[in-house]
Amino acid sequence: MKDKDYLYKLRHSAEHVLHQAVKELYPSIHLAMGPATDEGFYFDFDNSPEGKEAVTITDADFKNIEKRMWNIINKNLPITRHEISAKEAHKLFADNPYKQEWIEKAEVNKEVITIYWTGEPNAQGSMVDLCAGPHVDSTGEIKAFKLLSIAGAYWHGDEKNKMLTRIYGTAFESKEDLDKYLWQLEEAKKRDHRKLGKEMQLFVFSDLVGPGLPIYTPKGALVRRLLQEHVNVLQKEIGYKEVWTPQVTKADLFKTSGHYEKYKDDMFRVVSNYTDEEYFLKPMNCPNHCVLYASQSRSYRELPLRFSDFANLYRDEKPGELLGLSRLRAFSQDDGHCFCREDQVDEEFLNVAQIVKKAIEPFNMKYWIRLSLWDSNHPEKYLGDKEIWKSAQSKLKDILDKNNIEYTAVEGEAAIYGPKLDFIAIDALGREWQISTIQLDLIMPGRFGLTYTDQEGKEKTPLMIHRAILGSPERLMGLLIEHYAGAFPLWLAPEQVRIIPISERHVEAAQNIAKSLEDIGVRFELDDKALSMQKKIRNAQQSKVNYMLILGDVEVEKGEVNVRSRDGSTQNMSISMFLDKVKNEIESKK
RNA sequence: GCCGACUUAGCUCAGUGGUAGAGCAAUGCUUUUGUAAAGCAUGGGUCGUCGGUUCAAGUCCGACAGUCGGCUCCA
Repeated sequence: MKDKDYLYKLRHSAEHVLHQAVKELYPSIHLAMGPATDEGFYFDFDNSPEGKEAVTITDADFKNIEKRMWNIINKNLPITRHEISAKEAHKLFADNPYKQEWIEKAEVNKEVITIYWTGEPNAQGSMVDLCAGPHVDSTGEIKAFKLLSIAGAYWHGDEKNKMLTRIYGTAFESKEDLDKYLWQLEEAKKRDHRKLGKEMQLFVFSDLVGPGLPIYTPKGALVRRLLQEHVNVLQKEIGYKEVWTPQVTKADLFKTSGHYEKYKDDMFRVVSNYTDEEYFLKPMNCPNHCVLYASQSRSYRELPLRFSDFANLYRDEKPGELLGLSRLRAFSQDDGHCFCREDQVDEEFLNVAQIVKKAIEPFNMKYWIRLSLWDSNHPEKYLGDKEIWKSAQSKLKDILDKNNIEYTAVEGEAAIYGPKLDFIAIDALGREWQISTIQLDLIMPGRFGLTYTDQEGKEKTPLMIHRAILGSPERLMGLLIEHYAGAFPLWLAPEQVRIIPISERHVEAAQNIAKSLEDIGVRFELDDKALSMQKKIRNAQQSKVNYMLILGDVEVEKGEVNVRSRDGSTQNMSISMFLDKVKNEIESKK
């Protein structure tokens, strides 16, 4: 087993083989750049260089490109590193504007310019690229690779630049490793919440309603509500009181908060028949909560003042940014805001962090904490005074250090109004999702002129903490569908139990059991359709119901039920025993 | 929004210019069943929308909408 660096080199070399093959097949294109990544490699090229006819490459061409790549690999060409001067480099890549740009940058930074030859330098069938390396020694070391997808990508990732074509692929040391990776991709696809959500009848999208605007079925609405309640119970413990705020507000509100200037184009504008005044659907709750705070004069004794709000939010996301339940135009948050004195910030942060921990626990997901700081090279991107930012950031660090909370500080991830703590959850497939966030706001209370009277009778500006415990219930539902592959734990399952009478003469007993389940609030369905028992079991299994209660002559006679779990195991027990078992399991949220 | 692909029955999909198909689901009848699919029958589609080419369009061309893979963005 070779190390991770070797795999990286291998992928980097595979990427060189890819662009050699593409250049051989389509000589008119310009090669831009391409790195190895944690998953494989990609490579960007300009398929419509100025003055040349555009070529179209689609995934249907992958077979042909892969064939050409194998050709290059089978020749086992040596890959060699050479240092050259900037002048030589300019000459060597004279026709390629993208390479010229790299060379100029290297010149400015006084970097050594290196090139890699695949094959003997300057020989027929060889390829040269401007590249920092490193690479494996020869193309023959690439034993397994596959091209995966094709997409557009902006040069330097900037949407003002030209759109290039990007080919994604991956390479491994062996065919077995590659197959394993491809299998994992398939698994992830099977868990896709858009597919499962439809199959499990949790939500639907409609052309008539619009993109990013889901309709939740009774089952989906139930899961959404259960997640809200899960959070609500916990946040009440730390003093958050639920409020309700309007979905539409005047533009003035967002002008005051500062959102208008930055997010005007990402908000839904509402037209009124009776006034020319601008209105917007609200994209966040904080300005409303500031207004609520300002509705009375506040004493230092009242603080901290904590509001929570599950209100619907609307954001006019660009069509291409929408993604199942992960990115919506209509969604909600388990949002909350705390107005407090400076000496209360530590405790408030810690309280919320505690609740976040408790809220994530039942999902069996690991997570890490990101301290999101401003971009110290570009402090002008953020609102407010530099000194206040610096002291706020070190204050957050202090809180974490003092309480031995592990975190990773990341620059440039702060909100425009202040630094924050983000909780990044890791799902069953090892993928990371930002869910919770606790943010310190240095700006908004001042903009709304919020004050409180302190002990000496002086007016002071409170601090504001924005927080979301699990983020958005809708987004979380999508995440959890994938995390559990649709098989929800009992407390979250829309259908916890299905009762399956074997034949018609067992239906009456089934109805009695149904009544007992109803009495203790278990969510069940009774399948009294005239189908074979095997078929009913199959249907229930596919609906991922947690427990099936199968009733035949034996059970009815003994007053028992046959309990079939989702994993296929079965066990006979008395009805009251089953009720206890289910009650305990729901309460423990296991 | 940008680059590319896709859109046929409730779902999954076949159909390469000549009268729209399958499986599952649904409905009806028969069967009354022991741990993942009983049998037979029936209904269901202006082939995403609009326009064009053609004697003839699900099929070819264009526009628009939506979905998917990415890019950009995410208060």
